[in-house]
Amino acid sequence: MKEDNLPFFWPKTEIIYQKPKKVEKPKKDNCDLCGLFYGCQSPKMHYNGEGKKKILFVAEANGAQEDLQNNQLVGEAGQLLRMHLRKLKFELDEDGWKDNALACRPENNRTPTAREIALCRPRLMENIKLLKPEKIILLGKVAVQAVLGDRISITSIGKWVGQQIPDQDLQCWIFPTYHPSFLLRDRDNLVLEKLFYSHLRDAINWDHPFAIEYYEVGTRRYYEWPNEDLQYRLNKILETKPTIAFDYETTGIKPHANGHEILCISIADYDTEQSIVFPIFKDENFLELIKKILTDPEINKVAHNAKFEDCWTRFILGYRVQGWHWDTMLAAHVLDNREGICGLKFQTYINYGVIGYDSFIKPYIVSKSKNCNHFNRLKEVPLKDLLLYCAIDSKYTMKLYKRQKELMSVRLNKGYQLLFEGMLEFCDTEAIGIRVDDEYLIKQDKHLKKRLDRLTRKIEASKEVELWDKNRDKKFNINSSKMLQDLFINLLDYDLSKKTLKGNDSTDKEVLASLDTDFTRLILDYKKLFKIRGTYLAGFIRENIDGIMRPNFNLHTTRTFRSSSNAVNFQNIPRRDIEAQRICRRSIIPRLGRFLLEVDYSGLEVHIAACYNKDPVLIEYLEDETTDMHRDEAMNLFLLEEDQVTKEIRFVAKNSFVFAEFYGSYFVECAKNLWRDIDSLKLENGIPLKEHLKSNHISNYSTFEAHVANVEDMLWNEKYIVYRDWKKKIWADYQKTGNIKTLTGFRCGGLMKKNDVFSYPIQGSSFHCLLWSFIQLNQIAKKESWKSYLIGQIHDSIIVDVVPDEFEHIKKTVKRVMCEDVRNHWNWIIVPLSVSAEVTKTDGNWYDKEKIEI
DNA sequence: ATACTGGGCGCG
DNA sequence: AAAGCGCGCCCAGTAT
Repeated sequence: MKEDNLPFFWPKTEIIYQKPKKVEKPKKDNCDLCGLFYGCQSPKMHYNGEGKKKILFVAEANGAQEDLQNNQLVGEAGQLLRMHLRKLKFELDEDGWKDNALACRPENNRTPTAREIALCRPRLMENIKLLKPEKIILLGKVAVQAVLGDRISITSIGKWVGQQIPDQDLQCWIFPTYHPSFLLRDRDNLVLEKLFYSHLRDAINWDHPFAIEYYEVGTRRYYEWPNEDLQYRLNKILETKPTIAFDYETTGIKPHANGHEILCISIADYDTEQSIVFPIFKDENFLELIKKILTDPEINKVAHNAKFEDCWTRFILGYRVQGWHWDTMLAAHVLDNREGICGLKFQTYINYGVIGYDSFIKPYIVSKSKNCNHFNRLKEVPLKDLLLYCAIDSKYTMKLYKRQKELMSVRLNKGYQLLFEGMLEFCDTEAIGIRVDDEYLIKQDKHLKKRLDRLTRKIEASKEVELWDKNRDKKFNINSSKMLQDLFINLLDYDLSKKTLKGNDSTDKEVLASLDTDFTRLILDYKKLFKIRGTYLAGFIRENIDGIMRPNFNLHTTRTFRSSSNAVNFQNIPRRDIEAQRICRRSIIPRLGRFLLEVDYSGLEVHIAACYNKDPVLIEYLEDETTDMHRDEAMNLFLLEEDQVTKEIRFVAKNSFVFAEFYGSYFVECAKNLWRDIDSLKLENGIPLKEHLKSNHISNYSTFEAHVANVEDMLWNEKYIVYRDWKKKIWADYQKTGNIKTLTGFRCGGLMKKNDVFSYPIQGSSFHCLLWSFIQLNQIAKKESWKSYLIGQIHDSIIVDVVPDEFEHIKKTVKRVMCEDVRNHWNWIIVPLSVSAEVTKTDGNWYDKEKIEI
């Protein structure tokens, strides 16, 4: 009997968790390599504290006070920490130990570099080994990097804080939280303080026993077929119909290109949480058995990202999975909407302390190309390793599933179920894909290359670049914003009006447009075409296979519980710029003999906002079709009579004032944008809008800004008072509870700014109206065997590839579902919803389209 | 080579 | 005091 075929309860007494540990002995020269100890008063500080309660605190590095007193956490931040700990009857120096990521103080308290952290890590690890703490509390990102950074990449602290991790390598519990100095920088942030305190409290009071993960025990690997034991186990599944978690290893991300394969399958058992794993044997009987399992609706299936397994089953095995039951990735997202937490590796680490079991796979998963259709190198992995890896994945998927079922409240489960159903319908959408005109794409790509070359030559011949060449060594690169910055500020002596997020001078579209020279116009032209070619055309060409591209539609990525789309992103194809729209959207075409239909909800977010705030003025606007909230604000802003408000003027008022204000902007920002937007606008009678304002005593920007301030004041303090009070209330709620709950069953947590708190629920719930409708329509389409396809979704719109015969029926159904059924389903929708529609010509393209009545 | 950040820009 | 939200993807530049 080969070792791998031992019965899975075979008494393996050894601890099987034996991922080879890097033994990092502190090298003598690490301190010399770092050199920080030269520059401080208390170099190479020893850990301190009595550690009576066996808790080790790891902070970043010593500050001025610490360096002076040769003791950790004695400065202002340390005092804040002590204050909170005292509330928990915990004395830092007596009950805990203290250490830092760095033993020496960096000059001026600057943030330690990754290199310094790495050099000092062996020292810290040595201390952990020596002290054998039961718990480690990590204060801030640098501490997390120091303790976890060599095993997992730490990009932000946000997703780590508040986790309670039974770290298997260190054999102790790890509790990351913020650094107290982060609280000092934002003293009025009540939520931050509450979170910090609750993290400390939970860590100090934590009394769960530390469970060792023996993740290889019981894993059953099969290398050959036929195999009696495997046959027996698969048949047992068919007989007893348990809930299973399954996982594939495959040759790539998308299965559609020729030659892709599913390499192996693992199936985890509900009761034992153990896995069986085996390659896809090329044998009829085997394949039949697998098919029976995967298509049995009574066998509940769990997966981490079910969309992936569903997609590969369709395309490689040729049938549909029946009995989808749970998606641990979606559930992880619903339970915690912070960014980047729902991957299986992260979940496995924070829940079970197991980390790095994918390390020997990683080099083989790397694909040189961004193309999702390309092949990875998993076929080169020794089968033994690949099978083990696959088995561990499904095992932890099962464990996660069971834990999530316990954590999921009734309320959150409603939200989860919506996403789960949506995900299942998106499986169809992604399988169908979107038809593109590949020939056109290649032609346009060449054409754009020529245009870009011409523009490049013109730009290079300009006096501006001549000046650059005289003063700088490096060749001028139009795509380098740093070089543009340098050119404009240092060589051309311009004063750029706008700063980037990090406080540098911005050279974005708005700034360049305001400079308005021949040179900046060329640059803008170039940038636009470059984007069209590099992002859109290139993406469509790269991702399409035989004229079909299959964007992903995801429900696990966003803070707001909206969807996202990638590979390629179907949700940001140019529309506002007419030339960009034409070039890009001409490539998107219906199937033969069909046309595209796009149905949008009209002003959905405003309607959903009204459902939240129940502002009577807003509701009245939305109920009474003879009124128009944007027109009224245009009248206020530009001192116009009702019949003087043109479509363009209304558009500007809507986008640069009403929406901006609703999302939390304020009059200065609005006034600036409005002043820019109305520059070329005229009244019906040809009088420029700015002339009209002038004759009403608004002759320059500063009087206009003061006027907008007045209109803003009226907007919030006279008109939408209830809306204003709702904003106050929801902010107060968030400060009290640390999260906000949406009408569609979701909970948004984590650190949020004021404006986040208002917009997340509105944005999310708006999309959920669309998602609910999408689910119904796709289910109806399947039930009624439509030949037309739902091919995509853009937040508040649905795109259908329509067979002309079915058009009338589809129109009626879509309108009924989107406007009526959804209101019957959710009685919190207290305002009427309406839709508008556009169609392309039969065998036309997504650029040539016209509005229709629906 | 690879990973990450910053700036920029497309959409709702 | 702070002042619009949410995404994904492109390139340049830097660190490792």
